[in-house]
Amino acid sequence: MTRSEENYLKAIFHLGGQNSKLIATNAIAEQMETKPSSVTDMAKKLAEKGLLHYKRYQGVTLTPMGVKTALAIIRKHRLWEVFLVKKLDFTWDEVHEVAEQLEHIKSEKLIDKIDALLEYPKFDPHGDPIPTKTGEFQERAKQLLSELPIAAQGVCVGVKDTSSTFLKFLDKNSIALGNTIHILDKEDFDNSLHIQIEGRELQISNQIASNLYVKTA
Amino acid sequence: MTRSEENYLKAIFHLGGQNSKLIATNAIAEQMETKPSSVTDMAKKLAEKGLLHYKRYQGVTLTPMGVKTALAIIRKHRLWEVFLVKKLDFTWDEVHEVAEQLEHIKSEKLIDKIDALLEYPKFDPHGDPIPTKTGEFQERAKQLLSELPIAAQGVCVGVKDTSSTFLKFLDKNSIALGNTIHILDKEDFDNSLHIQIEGRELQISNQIASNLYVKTA
DNA sequence: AATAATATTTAGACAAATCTAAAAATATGT
DNA sequence: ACATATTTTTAGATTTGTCTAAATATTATT
Repeated sequence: MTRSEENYLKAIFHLGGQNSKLIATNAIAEQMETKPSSVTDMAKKLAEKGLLHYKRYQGVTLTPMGVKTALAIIRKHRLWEVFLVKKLDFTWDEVHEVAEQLEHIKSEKLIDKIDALLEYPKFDPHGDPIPTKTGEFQERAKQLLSELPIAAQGVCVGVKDTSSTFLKFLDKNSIALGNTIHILDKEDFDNSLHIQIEGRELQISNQIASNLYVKTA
Repeated sequence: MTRSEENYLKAIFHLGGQNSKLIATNAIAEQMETKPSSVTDMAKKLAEKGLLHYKRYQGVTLTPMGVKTALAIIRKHRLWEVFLVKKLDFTWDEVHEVAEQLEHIKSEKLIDKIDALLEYPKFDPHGDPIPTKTGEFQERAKQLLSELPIAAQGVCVGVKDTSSTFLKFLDKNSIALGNTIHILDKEDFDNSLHIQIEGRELQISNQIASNLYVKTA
């Protein structure tokens, strides 16, 4: 498996190619910031290798083997993200770029040891699930903070908007994954929220609240 | 810098290209397990980039910039080796292959954090020095265990033979880097040694002793 | 110093991954 | 349903890093 092949499989998986849904050439090209013609070339190659089904002019779906391979890469990516945050004090918004490189390191022993060192985490710093070695994972039931009623509480598990701007805002306000958030009050006028987080009290806009995922107990 | 370019610079450095000694095309080809014609191509490219001096039919030496770049890669390689051994319980003979991949990860912050996590080690698990960020490093004064007189003692700092067979022998006999070795007796007949190491006593052949580097106090 | 042996370079080819521009298929709008 | 717009594919070119085989330079031998 080349690095490029791995990146294509990952992108197709993220576009939903695991459930026999046909993924369009253009969608893949956009996701990967490349040209549709390049996608066509790679689709033929990956079909040849039995990693996906390719129908001319129709699109692409992953085979079971393609799904398995994609999950292995996603597993590595997310484990490295946890490592960077937990062991090397990277902030939330810095990990992605480095993990994009580290996910391609080929060593089963290495990733297993990293997994053990981190004590087998189930979720990455963005709240996304980490597949097991055998490819199992469970999506966390999550809802937007803005959807919770007054007096409810939830654990911060992820973001909808993953832009660097937003992640930096969260860092600046010390809102981190795993934090418990209590909703103290809601403002009818602009739907802004009065919350309690890690002992502190904070006022946040509806725009913030509708980009933060929480898991309710 | 592509991965291939980095590998060429590293190989040339290891062949002595840092001290304006001309390194032959064939030597590089052998070190890298590639063909001389490929080396010629790459030499032209790296000369173009100002990383080495290339004289047709003569050979190649690194420029100051080439040396700096090579040292940065060697620094990364050796820090990753320490990480694998100290933090992930890799054995001595397993680290090289993985470090060959990890050394190409591009993130200054990552390698600085790894350096800090390991508490700024000066030597890698093979006893080779780790260059600082600014490219400084000091070769350790070392001698072969077989050269020490009776009653002398030294700290195990490296190996001459780096074959997997030899490294596995050391693991099996729990002879590890950093261990202090006392020479209790020498056998005139075959120059085998009676040593004390980490509390245990051991009989080792001259062939073993002449492939183990120690640093005397 | 001429010849043989070795080392190095050149020229041309190839595979991987990409691109552009043109052609072909599919989808859309009225 | 027909013309138009969009999507996708094809064909051919490009870049990077490699190779083989032939040509050229250097080194060693007698």
